[in-house]
Amino acid sequence: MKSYHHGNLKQELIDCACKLCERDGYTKLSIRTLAKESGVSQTAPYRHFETKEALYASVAQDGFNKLSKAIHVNVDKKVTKKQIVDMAIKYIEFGLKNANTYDLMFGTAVGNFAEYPELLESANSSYENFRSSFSQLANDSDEVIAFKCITLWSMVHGLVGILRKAQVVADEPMINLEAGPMSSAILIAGNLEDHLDKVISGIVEN
Amino acid sequence: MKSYHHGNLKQELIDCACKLCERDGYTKLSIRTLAKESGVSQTAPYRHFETKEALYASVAQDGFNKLSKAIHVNVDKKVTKKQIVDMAIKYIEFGLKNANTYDLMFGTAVGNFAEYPELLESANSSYENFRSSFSQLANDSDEVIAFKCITLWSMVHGLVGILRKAQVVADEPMINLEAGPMSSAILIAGNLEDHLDKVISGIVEN
DNA sequence: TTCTAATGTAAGCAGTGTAAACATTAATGT
DNA sequence: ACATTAATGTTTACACTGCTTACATTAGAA
Repeated sequence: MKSYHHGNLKQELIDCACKLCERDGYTKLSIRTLAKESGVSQTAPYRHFETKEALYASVAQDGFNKLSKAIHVNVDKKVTKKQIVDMAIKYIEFGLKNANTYDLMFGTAVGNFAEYPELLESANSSYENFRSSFSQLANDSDEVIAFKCITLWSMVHGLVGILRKAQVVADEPMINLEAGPMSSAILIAGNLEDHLDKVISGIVEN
Repeated sequence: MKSYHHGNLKQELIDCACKLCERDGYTKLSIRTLAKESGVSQTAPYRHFETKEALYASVAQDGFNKLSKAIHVNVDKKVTKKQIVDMAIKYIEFGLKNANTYDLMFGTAVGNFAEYPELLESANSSYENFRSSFSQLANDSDEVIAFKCITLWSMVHGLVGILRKAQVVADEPMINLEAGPMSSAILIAGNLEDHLDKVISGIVEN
């Protein structure tokens, strides 16, 4: 016996949307199927999300929260360079393992984060995690640290994009990748560690 | 007096699609409006593009060709580091000035480049331009060069993504940006040059 | 000149985002 | 305890989409 009111529809919609977006890509997601999945009429979701973009924003926000967790590092003691390298690797793994969600977070699906304050906060918080850890390594002004940090973050962010395409773009992949995204992430990580170490050293020391 | 056959429909569709994609983003593009724009029935485009994705592939290909031109460098003499830095800056400017097209090229709109051989070739050719110029700077094995090159390309690719979001993500933008994407590109370029120089040095010399 | 392949059209299907009007219920103020 | 209101659900409908199928026209090869 189910009641007229669902009780927890919003969260269920988000959870379901997260799964479907990651499985099929956000372009394949339709509000109607989402509603059907939750056993609710096709316009019910509009009581919780004004537009489809707003739903995307929630999924993206969830993605940033998961990213924050994935790259989290204990800050009891002073952060070591190895920890930063680990962070970078974790970041890249996250991007490759959750490719579709990652797209939602950094693509154009959500045009303007400022329209979704909660998303904005989660996104900034992810970056802030990265920045505050990184800042313990370098001995610079906040400005310089911000710039170095962006350089580093850009690199790992870019690596995610390039490595993903690399599996697809080239006949002979540019890096020796295995078939699936997960296995390749592991394979890459093995090679990446040295390189990230070098590049991070370069960024920190300059 | 217009004839039954258009004569040059395919190219006109591509040109028009390029404009509309860049202006409104590829998600806003519909085959029907595209057909209307070319004064042709709504199903005519399907004689030239099996699916919408195939049309996207053509737009993306055009994007890669334009990118190749944008970052092109004269190779009469040995390439200098400054030229590589310039390349990186040109790349970033391209990504910021043509944000929507860039999305089409590196996002998920075209799932598998291998299904569109011409796109694949243009994409690989863009990368190859980058790689062959870069390779003249370092004195390494092909393998090492490939890896360094990916590191550098990833960084500029990542910078494009991050800088674009930076305009949108932060209340206080992470970098001091002006309003429009073009002006910010110029502003960033001024600051970026030094940093790219350092980072590129770091990559080359390690 | 005839035949065929390329290229166009018309009509229609199944699916989409979302708006508007209405139904039910939970929460709230007296 | 009860009336009122706000939140949350449903029904119906509109304009639009990608794409299929069946048919029309025409350019170019045999």
